Amino acid sequence: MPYDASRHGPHRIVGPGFHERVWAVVRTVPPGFVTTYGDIAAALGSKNVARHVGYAMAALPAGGDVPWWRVVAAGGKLATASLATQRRQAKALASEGVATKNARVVAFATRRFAPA
DNA sequence: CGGCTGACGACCT
DNA sequence: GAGGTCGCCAGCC
Repeated sequence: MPYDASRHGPHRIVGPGFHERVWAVVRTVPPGFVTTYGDIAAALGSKNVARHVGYAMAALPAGGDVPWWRVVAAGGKLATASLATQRRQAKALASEGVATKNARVVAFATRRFAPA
């Protein structure tokens, strides 16, 4: 029960096409850097929709041009849907020079990229 | 058109 | 440190 529709506020942040907006932001993350769900949400107008950013990633079409592996959770944690995906992410990051350790980006603070 | 399903994050016991 | 609460809502069936 993560969402109670009876609680809708008048100030809506997300809307139709939200997923595509998320993907567009992800595409701005340069190789060798990572960003977080929260940073993406903030770039789109509200930190409160970080969760929805996660939904957008889960809905990401396979074989697209979105560098999803550069998206990590707060604090540099790797928080993907499955272990297999997480392993793929760590590998993809390593291939562009981003080390991970125990599902964490090493030196996250210096690897972090904040989208505009 | 109703119901279901989610890669989050800050804060509080 | 390990749980629980609460804010948030599009896309797909």
